[in-house]
Parts: sequence; structure tokens; C-alpha cells
Amino acid sequence: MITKKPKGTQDWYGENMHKRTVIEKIARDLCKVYNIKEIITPVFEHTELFQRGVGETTDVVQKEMYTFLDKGNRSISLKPEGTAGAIRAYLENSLYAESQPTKMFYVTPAFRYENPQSGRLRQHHQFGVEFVGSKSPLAEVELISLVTTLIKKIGLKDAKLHINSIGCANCRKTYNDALLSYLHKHEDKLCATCKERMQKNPLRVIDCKVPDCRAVVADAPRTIEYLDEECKEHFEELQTMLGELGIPFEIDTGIVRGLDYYTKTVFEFVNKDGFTLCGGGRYDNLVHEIDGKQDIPSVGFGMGLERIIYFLEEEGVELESATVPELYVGILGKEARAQAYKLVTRLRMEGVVVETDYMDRSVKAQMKYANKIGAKNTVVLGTNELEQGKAKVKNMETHEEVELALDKIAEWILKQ
RNA sequence: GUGGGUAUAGCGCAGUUGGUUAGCGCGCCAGAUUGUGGCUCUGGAGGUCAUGGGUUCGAAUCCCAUUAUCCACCCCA
Repeated sequence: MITKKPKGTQDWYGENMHKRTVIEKIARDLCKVYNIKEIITPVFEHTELFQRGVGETTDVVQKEMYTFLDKGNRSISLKPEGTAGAIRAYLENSLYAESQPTKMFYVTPAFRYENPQSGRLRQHHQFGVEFVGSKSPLAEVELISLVTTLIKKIGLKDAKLHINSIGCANCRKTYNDALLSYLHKHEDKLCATCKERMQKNPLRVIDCKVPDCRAVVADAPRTIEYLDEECKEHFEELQTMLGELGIPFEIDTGIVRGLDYYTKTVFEFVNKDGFTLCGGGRYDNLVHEIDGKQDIPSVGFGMGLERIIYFLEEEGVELESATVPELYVGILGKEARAQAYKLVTRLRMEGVVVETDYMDRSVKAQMKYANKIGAKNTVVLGTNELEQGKAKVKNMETHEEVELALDKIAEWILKQ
């Protein structure tokens, strides 16, 4: 048991770790040119933050949070998503007092107690961006543009953008009435959970997957039919801009999203199986929900790193491969060991990726090893080479050998 | 929370109607004349057959339970 990881968790190492590193690097580089700064917030927060922020009625809060009492009897929860913590930090540190907007990105673990399956874990990792302070649809456009570019740079082809508008609190009121009166007419055909949803959050019925419910939902009123003037204009402007930027999208009136804080725009990037790679939207009420005073409009998204990797594998996309040693320094005999290692250190200081022998292997075995780890060049150092101050560096691919002074090796390797 | 599949070496898998000492491929280590890789050949290490119980003269194999894991629903990244 003690050598077993907890259900739904994953160890990051080897190939997978490398993929994650590459993906994060691409994301970070992209954030740099978008001038989005990194933020790291705690892995746990006061439970109340998520209850208020993410929403009391959501599944995430109701049944999926890792909640516990700490030794001071405080209710603490592991973060189930990244937005609430980032916004809390924004408020607590008065970032609103600086010139707005505030653009922040994060890479964070997120914890949800669910039954794991493909692309679903109890601890997963999200790359996310929060764009706080702008009510303009350009904020949505910026994030969508960023994600589109990111997906392209990573090499994914299948991800499609779906957008929808669920309106603001104002439109929601009229809409909920319309939806409820429609649903009541067909209540007998709905599943048990949907009947419950009708009480708590009727909007959720829209994305129920039960066939009978879908049939009912097919003709149900949609949020975009009930938008007020402002929300309608906002959604139209967004579409116009996306069109002008040549970013393809599809309106999917079924997108509702399971976190309560969304208003107006919601969007997703999904693959052909409807698997979500990235989910986000506008949350104009979240700040008020958390701090109780200010109204600061915001947009954000979260993107699952594990899902990106899953998508990459599904599509057979190859990322740039991990670095391999540029030089393997073989050591011949204990007499040569210290001096050889001294050279290894010097080469490394000069920036060469060097590997050497720590296993007291024979030269033959060392060469095999060098080959196996993909070393590009090899050199064997024995007392002869060290005394003469020169050695033969061999290119493992072309088999060519060049005799070089020991202090010229780095220069030679680096200009290869 | 609900439903289904799987569990044999580091990885991928065989293992007959229950029958001696559980195999194969890959990987790992070593060797094939002295200080040089890839190919080939030879040898080696590595397994309480997930765990616990039951049936039987005898269980990797049949039965039950537990655990783990995968997949689907729900929900989400």
C-alpha cells in the first residue's frame, strides 16, 4: 500500500514529464508576449471561498471537494479549480488599485474527488488565465486568441471553439422563468437528477446527457434567445471580432458550464468526441460574490494539462524531443577517474550537456550505454589522453573521429 | 454515487478439460581474447501468479470476498 499512489493521482516522470515541460514552456512563452504575469496561490483555501465563488449548488463544491478541518478547526479545501484563489489573491492584495486591467496566468494542481477514467483524475493540473477588470468583449477575444495560438503551437488540430452566452443575472431571471415553464410541461419525461436541477439550477438541465432529457431539451428555450440588450450586443461584438480575426467558432447553445460564476460569454475548446480541452468564460459577478463590495468584470479559462497530453496522444502529435547528452565522457581506469571528471565539470560549465560513467563499467559497456542514452559524441579518457592533453572525439552517428586538445572539446561540440 | 472489464517478471503478454521445477518477447546485467556503441550469438538476474479465504489428493487455472486499476454514466479540465 505504501508504494501505491492514491487513486486518481499520477506521478510525473520520463516522457510524460517531458511533454508537460514542453507544454508549459510554450504556454509561458505565449503569456510573455501577451504580457500576462504569473501568479501562484495556495493549494488550499478556506472552504467558504469555493462555496461562494464556485457556487453552492455545483457538483464540484457539493460532492467533489477535498474538505477537512485543520488543527485550528478551520474548514479548509484543496482547490478544485484555479479561478477562485486567483481572484481572492487579486482582492486581498488590492491589485485593483494598480492600473487596470490585471492579467495573470497560473499553472496549478486542482483536486476533485471523482471516479477517475480517461482524461479525469483526482489531482489534475491546469494552465489558466484570468483577465480581470475589462468588460469589453476584447478581453474574451484576447483569451480565445491566446488559446487558439497555444493549441496551434502545441500542434493540436482537432480542437474546435464553441461559444455561447448565458447572459447576466438580469437576463437569467426572464430566462429561468421561460425555461421552467417549459420544463414543467415535460417534467414527466425528465430524469430524477434533472427534476432536482429544476429546483436548484434549471440551467443545468440544458446539458443533461440522458437521451430522454436531451429530447426535451432540444426544443427548450435557449439563453441566447433571452439576452437583454447589453448582453446581446456584447455577444454580437464578440462574434464580429472573432470573425474579423479569422478565428473559427461555432455557437453551441448547449454550453452552460458547471461553475456558477459564469455570466455572458462561455466557451470551450472540444475535440470531435466532445471532450473538453479548455473551458472558460466571463464572470462579472465573481469579484462581488467574494468581496461583497466591488463589481469588477473578468474573463478566464482553465486548460487541463493532462487533457492536452491526452489529445496529443490521440492525434499522434510529436513534441520536440528531450535533450540528449552532447558528449559522453568514458573513463578508463581508476587512475584517470578524478582528472576525467574534472574535465566533465569544465565542459558542463562551458555549457555542454555531458554524461559520464558512475558504474565502473568497462569501456565497451560504457560505449553501449552512451549509445543507449543517445549521446551525440563520445570520448574516452585514460591516462594516455590525460598525459598528452588530447583525445579522440567520436561522432556516434557518422562514426567520424576527430583528435582534439582537451581544452578545445567544448568549443568543437558547441559549434556542431 | 451507479454500471462493466481486467489483475501472471520493470513493460507487453502466453499459460490446454485444475496435474510436477510458471513461460515468451522487449528491457536490464555480463561475455564473444587485452582501451570503443548500434547487428548477431551465448549466458545471467528478476515472480509470495493482486490480497485473504474456500473447493480439491493437487489451484495461476474453479468459487466467494477485499483491494487496485481501466472504461462508461454523472460532472468537469
